[in-house]
Amino acid sequence: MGRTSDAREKLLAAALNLIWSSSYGAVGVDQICEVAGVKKGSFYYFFASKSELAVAAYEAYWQAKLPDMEALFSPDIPPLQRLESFCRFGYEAQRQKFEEFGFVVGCPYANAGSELATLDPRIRVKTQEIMERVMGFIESAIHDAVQAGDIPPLNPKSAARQVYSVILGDLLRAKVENNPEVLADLGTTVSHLIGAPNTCATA
Amino acid sequence: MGRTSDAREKLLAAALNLIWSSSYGAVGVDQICEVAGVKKGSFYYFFASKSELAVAAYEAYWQAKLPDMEALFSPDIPPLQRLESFCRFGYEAQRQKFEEFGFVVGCPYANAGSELATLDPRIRVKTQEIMERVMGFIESAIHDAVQAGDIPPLNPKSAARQVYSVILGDLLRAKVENNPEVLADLGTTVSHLIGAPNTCATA
DNA sequence: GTGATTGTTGACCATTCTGTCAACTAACGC
DNA sequence: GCGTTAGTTGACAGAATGGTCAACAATCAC
Repeated sequence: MGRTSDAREKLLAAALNLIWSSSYGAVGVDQICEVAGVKKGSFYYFFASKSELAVAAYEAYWQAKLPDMEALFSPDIPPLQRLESFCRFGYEAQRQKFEEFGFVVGCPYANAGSELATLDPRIRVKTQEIMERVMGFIESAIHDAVQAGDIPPLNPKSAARQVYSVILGDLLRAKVENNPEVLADLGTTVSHLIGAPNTCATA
Repeated sequence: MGRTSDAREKLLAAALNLIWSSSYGAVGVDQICEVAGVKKGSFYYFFASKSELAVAAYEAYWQAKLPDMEALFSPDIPPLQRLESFCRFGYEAQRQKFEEFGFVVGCPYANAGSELATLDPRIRVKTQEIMERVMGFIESAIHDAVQAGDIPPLNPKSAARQVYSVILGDLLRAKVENNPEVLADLGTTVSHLIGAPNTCATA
């Protein structure tokens, strides 16, 4: 077998956190290595390039957060409550990051997509993949809500896209205003959007 | 008086276009100068830093597009039609850029905000300013629509924020999927969101 | 122990980055 | 013409960039 190491995992974690609170372009390989406590030579032993590290880091982060997502969107929870909880979860997460850094950092995948979609095909495709997974969860909740008669019948896929767009947009506005409170009633907005009870188009 | 020059304007235009289709971090001062046909010495005669140039470039671009915005949101046009036209305008713009570059480039302000909100306070505030102006236009249309009885009564400011979020989110999704068609029925989504006739929460 | 495998190290390279500066030049008022 | 103001130029600096490599060290199977 040979020598073992957790350098790879440390690099993935360091890269995700640094890039998330800053940007891909502004974070250097040296900086990632320093935070990870790994020498640059080792970096290029595990990853062929900074870009490849980023792709792996996003995938690893998704895998790490997957249990949370599955808990939030568990079929045991009423569908509309799943969406509400997901929104609240995002809100809380941004508030926490805001406390930590003094900045609303937004969504790591959205940040990457926005910065790199035209520059790095692999990163673009990876963020696309992950966003589709998120929309899949949203879609399942909407589907179940329709099935349960909680909301009027609508196309779950198309509705999920709209819901996700509102979430992404609100996250971006919160980041640009550097104010997590922008996200405070995201859940209500989402409920309106899909026509949840006595909230149809009344802001 | 002394010598005159259009170097400043050329730099503003070159910077905006380069950064828009790429990213702030990935575009160098040398590159901007080359496209503008201006030597670097002149760059730093007009601008103290790359960051300052970016701020000026976004403001200049907004000012240049302001007539379009005023035409789109003219009080002479029925309020709901203003929103519809604005969405269509954005869709067409992205399609055009897609033809030109092979990429959905998204919104220049949103790109800047997403990449730089945590890194460059001045750029963050400038994008915030401009986004507020956009929301002002949207708000006026919604206000007039309510006044005209076209849509149910709602808070125009809060509704405008939601509408803008959907637009930003859709633009980001289009960029990440590199598919301008994501924006094809943005107008319909927006109409739904504000409760326009016979479209309440039916996707 | 031996050998193969896996991972570590730090010096090194070429390039690119933002930003600087002193010398130069064009246009204007007078 | 003369002085002043406004703008241009190209060479330069210092740091940071992503990436390379050959020598070294730890671990395992046998």
